[in-house]
Parts: sequence; structure tokens; C-alpha cells
Amino acid sequence: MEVEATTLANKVCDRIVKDIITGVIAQGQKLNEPELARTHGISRGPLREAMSRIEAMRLITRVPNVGARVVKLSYGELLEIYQIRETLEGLAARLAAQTMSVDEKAELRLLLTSHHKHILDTQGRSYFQQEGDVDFHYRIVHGSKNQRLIDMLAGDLYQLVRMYRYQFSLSSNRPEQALKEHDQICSAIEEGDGELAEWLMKRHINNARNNIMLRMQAQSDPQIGETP
Amino acid sequence: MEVEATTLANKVCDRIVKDIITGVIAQGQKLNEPELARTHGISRGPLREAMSRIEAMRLITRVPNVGARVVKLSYGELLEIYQIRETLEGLAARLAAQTMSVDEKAELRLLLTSHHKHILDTQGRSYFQQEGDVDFHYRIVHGSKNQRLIDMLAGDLYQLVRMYRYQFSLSSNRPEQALKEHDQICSAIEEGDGELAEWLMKRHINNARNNIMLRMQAQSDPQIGETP
DNA sequence: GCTGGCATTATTGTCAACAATATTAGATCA
DNA sequence: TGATCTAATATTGTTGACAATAATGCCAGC
Repeated sequence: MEVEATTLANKVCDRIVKDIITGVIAQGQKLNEPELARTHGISRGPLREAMSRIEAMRLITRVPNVGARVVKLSYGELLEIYQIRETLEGLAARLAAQTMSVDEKAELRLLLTSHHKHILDTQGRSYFQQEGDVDFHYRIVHGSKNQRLIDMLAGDLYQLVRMYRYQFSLSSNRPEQALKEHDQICSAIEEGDGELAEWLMKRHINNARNNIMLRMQAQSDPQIGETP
Repeated sequence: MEVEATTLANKVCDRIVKDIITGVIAQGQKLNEPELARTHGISRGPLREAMSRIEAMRLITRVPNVGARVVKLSYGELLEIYQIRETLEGLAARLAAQTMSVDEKAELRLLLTSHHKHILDTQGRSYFQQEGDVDFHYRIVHGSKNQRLIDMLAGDLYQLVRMYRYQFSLSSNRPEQALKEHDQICSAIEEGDGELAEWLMKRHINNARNNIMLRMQAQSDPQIGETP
């Protein structure tokens, strides 16, 4: 695998994105250019380029002559994202069932067995299962072989999902159920049944959404909807 | 409508995007920063910001320390885009049927009648019908009220579609048929039948795709697939 | 005491020069 | 003649300073 050969703007971009996703830079917070530049030890030029990229993935919003702020997560936007993920990942599953090679299918199945073992080992501690979930979806998306679809799902959209998971602590509380659904999807893909894979994936994401919505309402998050 | 209050980078970004879409800057062409900056009468700073934005909408690709090139359109990528449009605009149609106000529905119907009149007037000259098609889809997308969906479809993806239409001269050669399909979709939306609207929209885009693919194969485009 | 306008400050937008990397041209050698 | 290394050139990446715009604080007037 290739290593470096990148630009300052790229590196700082990655670091800032990470800080936003993990909440080091809070929602709605203003980004001060000189300060940020100093923090990361670079000049404002590359920093602004990094910010342009972050703006493009909609993690910050920029107003000319005013500045940039981190986006605010909201219940409604999470709903929007899940609606889109449902259709798009459904498509990905259908394409994956049609185009994945036998090797790829075998690896996908292998991933599931390792998840199964992991759930048995940890008995419900679900943090790693969350990453496993990510992994499973990630592979199917890439299995679609549709580069633009891959970029959309594994790029910007996925960053947002990660941000919600981090900041709202939305790790799955139903790992066994999720794994069962993954298993069904995997089987459909193995059999090359695109229609079924699509339907199962859409239901899977819909279940995840309902689960998350219930829990978000339960904690009736105080940091949402304010205008400081 | 608000007017200016924007930045140099924004304006130049729009101009370059337009040049790329219309083919003034050709596919695969290298973008020379000093030259481009001079052409537009600005410095390299804002130009690079503009290029970052254009890169984000995937009209150019950038390699660190090497430079930026305009993307090359290909048969395969057009297929990818239409696959995505089919699912995403299908979703938009369903949501639109569920959430559009009576006023919005009335305006949509009005748009169709004006298109109908226009087709009768021009007797098949389809260029304006193409823009009309854009208009129709545009309104439905916005009628979905899903901001992220709107950004995805009316933003980057749509620019690409425009680029293909310009450079491959892919205006519709079946305006009457398209109008009929629009009419069906509009009716479904008026009745609030989301499922039907989604199904009709997907079929509509699928038809458009098949039509375009046939014509692209017919002209057996020479500029596709080369690696100069 | 509050509001409106003005001066000050801070922040963003833009520029031109410098540094680092890649590309090209030429020369040397097999 | 062809290939390879090297020097010259061009292009990209980065920096710090300057200009323009917005945010802040102060003062006068009601």
C-alpha cells in the first residue's frame, strides 16, 4: 500500500474532520481561521482549502465574509439521512448480489462468522458490533462496483452517520438481531438474488432507524433545537 | 431574490463549472493554475478555493503536486448516474406525493400544461422540452422537502447530467412520451399516492436511460474510452 | 436607561513572493 | 539509436502581508 505524498491541506482536513465527528469541536461552534491555523501549525492558505473540502462534505457551513460554523445535528436531519441510506444501500445490495465475485462473497460470509463469534465472546457489549456493522455495510457498498454510489455512501454521508453515532452514543443495542439481518442479506447476495437483497437491506436499515429514533426520543436530547 | 454579496472564489467557481459543462474546457484537459487565474483576472488563492469546490462536485480530479484535470465522461459512468437517479428520484417522488402542499401540486400541474402547449407549438423541437424536463424533476425533488436529498440531486449529480446532455447532445427525442409519463407522475402526486409516484418515476427514468443508451451506442462515440 | 450612530477592533478575502515537487530537455554512455 | 542520469524549467504548495467586510464597544442624544 502507498504511504504519504499528500498535502498539508489534506492532512489538516482529516484532522479537523475527526475533531468534528468526535465532538472535540462542538456542534454550532464557530471556526476561527487564525486560531485553527495556529493550532495545526500551518498557514491560513491550506487551512482554507481544507475548510472548503469540509464544507463540501457538509460538516460545516460557510457564510461569505462572516465565517464557518460546525453543523448542528438534528432529529429531522437524521431521519433524512436514513431515508436516503435506505434507498441507496438497498440499491447497493442489489448490485452487489449481481456483481460480487465468489471471493468477495466468501469474505463477506467470513466477516459475519467473526462477528458472530465476537458477540458470543462479549455477550452484548455492542461497541465493536457497531464498527462491525459499519464494516458489513462498507463491503456491500463497495461490492456494488458503482463508483459514484460508493463515493456517496462511503464518503460524505457516512461521515455524518459516524458523527451522530459518536455524539449521541447511538451504538446498537440489538447486536443479535442486527447480525441475523446481516446473515439474511448475505445469503441473498450469495444466491445472487438481487431483489431479495435489496428488500432485506431496506428493511434492515428501516429497523435500525426505528430503533435509533426510539432511543433518541427517550433521552429527549437537550442539545438539539437550541439557538444560542 | 437576493443579489450579490459573494466572494471572488464563488463567482469564478460558477464560471469554470459552466465552462466545463458546456465543453469550453474539454474533457480530460489539464487546468493550469496561473493561466486560469490570469484568464479570470484573479489571484491563485481564490482560484484554488474554487477548484477545491469543483473537485468536491467531481467535475475535476486532483493529484497532489501534479495538478487538476477535467473528468472524462464515459458510457459506464452515465449508467451509474442513472442507476442512482432512478432510486433517489423515485424516493423524491414518493416524499413529494406525501408532503407537497396543494399550491405546489397546482403549480406542478400548471407547468405540465405549459409544456404541453409548447410541444404543440414547436412540433417536436425538443431542446426546450429538455429544459422543461429538468424543471419538472427539479420541482419534484424540491417537493420532497428532504434537504439532503435536494442537495444531492439538484447539486453535484445534476451538474453531471447537464454535462452529458451538452457534450453528447442528448436532448430528448421523445417529448410526447416523456410528457405523458410526467403527467402520470403528476397525477399520482396529486392523489397523494406515494408508492405509485415512486414506481412511475423509476420507470420514467429507466425509460430515459434506455433511450439515451441506444442513441449513444448508435453514434458509437469516438471520444470515449481513450487514454491519450 | 435605552437606542442609534460612529470609531475601533477583529476576522475574512485577496494578493504576490517564496519553497518544494514534478516535468521536460539535453547530454552522456552503452 | 536508445536509454538513463542530470540540469533547467514549469507548476503546484505554502507563507505572510495587505485590503475589505463584519462584529464590537463606546459615546451622544433622547
